[in-house]
Amino acid sequence: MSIRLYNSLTGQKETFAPIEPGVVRMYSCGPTVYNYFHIGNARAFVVFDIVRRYLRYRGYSVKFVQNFTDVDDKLIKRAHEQGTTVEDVATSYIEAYYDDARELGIEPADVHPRVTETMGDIIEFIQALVDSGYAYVADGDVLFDTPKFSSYGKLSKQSLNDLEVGSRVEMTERKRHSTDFTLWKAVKPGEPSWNSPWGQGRPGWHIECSAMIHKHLGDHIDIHGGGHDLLFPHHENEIAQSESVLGAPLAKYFMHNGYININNEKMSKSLGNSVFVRELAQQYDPRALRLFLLSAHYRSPINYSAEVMAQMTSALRRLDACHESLADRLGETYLPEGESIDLKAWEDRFLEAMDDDINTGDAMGVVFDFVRDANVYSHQQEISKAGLRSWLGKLRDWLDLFGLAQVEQPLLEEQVVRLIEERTAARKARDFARADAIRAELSEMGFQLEDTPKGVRWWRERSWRER
RNA sequence: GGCGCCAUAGCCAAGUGGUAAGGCCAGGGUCUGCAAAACCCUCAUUCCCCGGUUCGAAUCCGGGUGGCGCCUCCA
Repeated sequence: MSIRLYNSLTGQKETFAPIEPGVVRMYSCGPTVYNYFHIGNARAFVVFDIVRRYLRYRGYSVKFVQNFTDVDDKLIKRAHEQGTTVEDVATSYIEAYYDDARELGIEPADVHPRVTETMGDIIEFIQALVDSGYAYVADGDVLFDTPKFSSYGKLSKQSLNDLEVGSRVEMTERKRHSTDFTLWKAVKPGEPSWNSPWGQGRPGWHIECSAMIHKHLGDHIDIHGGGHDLLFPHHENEIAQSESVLGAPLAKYFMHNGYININNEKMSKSLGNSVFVRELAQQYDPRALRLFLLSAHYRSPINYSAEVMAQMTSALRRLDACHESLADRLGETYLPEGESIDLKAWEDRFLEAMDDDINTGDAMGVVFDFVRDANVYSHQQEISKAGLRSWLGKLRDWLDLFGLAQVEQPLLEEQVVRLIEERTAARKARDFARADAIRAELSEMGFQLEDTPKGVRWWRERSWRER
């Protein structure tokens, strides 16, 4: 069995074969750190986090790089608004990125380069483009000369002419061609700038990715990812920059995740309907968002709504409950050691789903089928420790892969512990009115209780991390 | 104008030629002090519409209809 991935470059699913056997080099476009990230950003991060985890799960050694764009117009604007520096804005939102990403189970990349740390490489890259005649200098700006790159448009499958006709970009006097794009921007008053052979200025948006990939991953990488909206012009321009000067194809596979809508509307600043991961974690377990993002295929557009989040919260609880039941029974003292159970057929089904272009929706179907059988097993009388370990181990493997494993719960507040104890005592005394009143009170506080033969079990719907 | 995507139950969603996975919700049952959880049963003769190909189509082809994305900063 081998992994098949949909390649935006060819518009087809292709058998995945990395350039160097066993090793995968991948890059995905990270956030511009001028704000907290919203659930649309989260989708891209989660999708490529899963791609990376799955490749590792399948035995590849993966080097993954994701950038932080820490200088650009939006950051400059933000810094002015807040009366602070671009650097401070960037630093604080990078910190926020790591916090929110951790909540969502997104692992840090192997390298998270910042534009400001890559300036020398960016300037060298631009210089190479100028030297080889693919870029031209105009009044302190440096622009990429798109017609010079003969395969321009190969990713978006647009001809230069089509792009020209449909272009809504105003032709500026500096541009020779409307599709030409900026590699280096001459400084304007009040903006951060760096010294370069073309004067003070800062890099254009696209060049950072080309330079970072070249610096951290080499001339030809395996997978390049990002949101579908980055396909054009961003990735198209990266291809032009990198391939014109380096020769080698930038990436063997381009992967693009679909968009996310909010209540069937596009999420946008003008509609004011952006949902930030930070806010959402107040209301739901962040893993419910992750589950939502994995419930559909990564290329499909998905719609966020309170209803769907409620569904995901229930589904997540089902996964957790299964895990808890298995773990609880494993803790029983008098179970026989027994023999392990062969679950290869389950693993095969799971791999088959995931191998098919990371079909997480299909794979979740397998997981829930598995959960049903695991529940049946864990509720039987005649079970063994080894058997429980088999089911539990497999479930853990999958939940870890999906980044949905339950995070360790911090100790309960004293007040909650007391209430739970009080309720247990009331139940023992058969004062059920009192017991039910306490249960309702705890429910108000966000704690759901379940009475099991082995005592009370509780869980929370919301994230309990202090913010 | 160019390039591209989507349409499966109340909601979400997998399924690209062999007779509709899974989750949520809902109803019935077992269990429970009651709940919850768990399990069992029920819940699309049908996949936007119309043609066509085929022994056979949700799946392929043609034509509609409806929705969406990119071509401008954007995940």
